Amino acid sequence: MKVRTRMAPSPTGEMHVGSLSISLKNYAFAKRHGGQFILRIEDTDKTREIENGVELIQDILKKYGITWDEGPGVGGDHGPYIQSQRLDMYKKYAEQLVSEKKAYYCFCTTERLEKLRDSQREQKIPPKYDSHCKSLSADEIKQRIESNEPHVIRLAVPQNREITFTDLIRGDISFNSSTVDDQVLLKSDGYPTYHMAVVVDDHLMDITHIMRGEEWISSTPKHILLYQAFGWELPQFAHIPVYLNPDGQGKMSKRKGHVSAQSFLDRGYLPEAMLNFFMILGWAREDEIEIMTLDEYVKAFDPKDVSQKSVVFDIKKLNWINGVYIRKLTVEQLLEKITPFLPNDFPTQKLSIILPLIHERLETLADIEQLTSFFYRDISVDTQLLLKKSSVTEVKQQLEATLSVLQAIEPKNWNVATIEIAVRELAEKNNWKPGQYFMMLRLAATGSKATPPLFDTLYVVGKELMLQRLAAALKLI
RNA sequence: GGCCCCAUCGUCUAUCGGUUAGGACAUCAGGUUUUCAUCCUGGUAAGCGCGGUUCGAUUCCGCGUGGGGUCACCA
Repeated sequence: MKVRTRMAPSPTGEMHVGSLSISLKNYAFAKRHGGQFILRIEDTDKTREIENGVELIQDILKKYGITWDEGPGVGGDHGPYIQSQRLDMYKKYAEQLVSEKKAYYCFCTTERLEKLRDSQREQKIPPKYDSHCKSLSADEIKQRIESNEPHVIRLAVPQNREITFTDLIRGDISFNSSTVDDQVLLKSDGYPTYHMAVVVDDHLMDITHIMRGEEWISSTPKHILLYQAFGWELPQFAHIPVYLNPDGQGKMSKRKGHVSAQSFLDRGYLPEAMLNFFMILGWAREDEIEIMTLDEYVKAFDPKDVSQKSVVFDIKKLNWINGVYIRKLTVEQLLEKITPFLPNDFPTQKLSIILPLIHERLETLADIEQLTSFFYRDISVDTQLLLKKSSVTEVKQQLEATLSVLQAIEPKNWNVATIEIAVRELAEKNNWKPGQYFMMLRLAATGSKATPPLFDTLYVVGKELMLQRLAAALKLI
C-alpha cells in the first residue's frame, strides 16, 4: 500500500516542539515506506490566524530539515493545500449530508448555547448540544435561511452506537456515540470546523495514516462518525503521547518554559540534536542506540513501538545530546553555526583561536558568552579565593615573579609554548605547588575557577592585558 | 464531574510468564588533567496497591490508587 501521511498545523503562531516532533514521525513513516509526506495548512479559524503564519510554518520545518512532498511551496496533485482555498468543497459535502438527513441546519445563538451549557454544568451533567434544531420543519428552515438568519450545519450523531477504532500504538479504543456531541461541521461564517475539514481533506488527499497528538483521541469518534456518514474508508490512526512539562506536571505549556520550536534554535540548540532528541523521547530502537542520523531513524521507526504514556520533556537529556552534536562538528562548521551567538563585544579576530579551546565545553551554542567573557570583558577577582591555598606573602611573591617573567617575553615570542616554559620554570625553581600556583594564576588572570587550559588562556588574553590583570591582583592582596 | 488513555530506577527506555530486572541521561565515587570540560572505570537507584489466573508473575485479568488527555461556531 502506498503510504501517505500529513502534518496539518494551523497558522496561529510559532510551532510547538510537540508539533515538530509529530511532523518528524509522519515524515519518517512516509519515507520508510517510500510514500509521501504532505503539509496542509488548517486556517479555518480567521480569528486566531496570524499574518505570516503560513510562512512561519514552512520556515521552521525547513530549518529543522523536514521536507514535504506536497503542500504549500511545492504543489502536488491534491491541492490546494490551504484549507481557506477549499471552502466550496466543505460546503458541498456538508450540504450533501444535510440532504441525506445525516446533518442538519442549526440556528441556535451563542447565547442560547452558553446558557444551555451553564445549566448543564450546574446539574453536573456533561455539556452537550440538546439537538434543539434537529427537528425543525423543512418550511421553517427554508424561511429562516432565506431571511439570512445566521446558521451552522451540525452532524446528526446516531444514539447509542459503539464506535471502535484500532490505534496503531494502543490497540482498540471504543466510545459510545451517545457521549458524542452533534458536532458543528460548517460555521456560520461559511468556514468548516476542524473536524469537518480534516476528514474531508484526509480523504480527498488519500491520507493513509493519521499520526497526531494524543489529545485528539477523544475527537476521533467524531471523525469516524463522519467517515461513516460519507461512506468513506477509514485511515489508520496512531495517537502520539504528549510531552509533559520538565517538572512532570501537565502538558508542556508556555507558562512553564519555552515551547516553540524556534525558541530552542534561538537558545543554541542544533536542529539535528533536537530531531535526535525527538526520536528517542518515547521510543527506543531495538539495539537501544540513542544517537542516530535522520536516515537511520527513518529505517528503524515504526509507530507501533512508540511509548503509550506521556513523556517528560527532559532538558538534561537534550543538553547532553546537543553537546554530543556540537562536539561532532568540525571547527569550521562550529564557526559558522556559532557566529549568530557571538556577543557584540566579542573579539572576532580571536575567534579561530578561542573556538577550539571551548569546543568540547559547549552544551549549547549560546554558552559561548559565559565561557569566553573573561577574554574580552572586565573581570572581578575574589581575593579570598586567591589566597585560599597559600599565604599572602607567597601569593605576592608568585604574582610579582610571574609578572616579571611574562614581562620579559618579547611580544613577538608571545605564544603558548614560550609562556608555558617560562611559567613552569618559575614554578619549579621556587618549588611552588602546581595546584595552588596555577589556580591562583588562573583566578588572577580570568577571575574564573573554570577556564580552558591555563597557558592557552594566558596567551589569548594577551601580554598587555595579562600584565595589567596580574598587577591589579597584586594590589588586591 | 462524564468519557477516554496510561502506569519499570529522579527522567527516557529494555524485558514480549522463569533475568543477579539491562541500557542511556542525571547523580555519586575513582582515574586522566594545573581548573573546568572531554574521555575511561565503578557505584547508588525501579516494575503503585490489593485480589485473582498459573508450578511460577514486572509481564495476563479485575478492582483500587495515581498521572495524563478531552468535553467550543479553537485547532
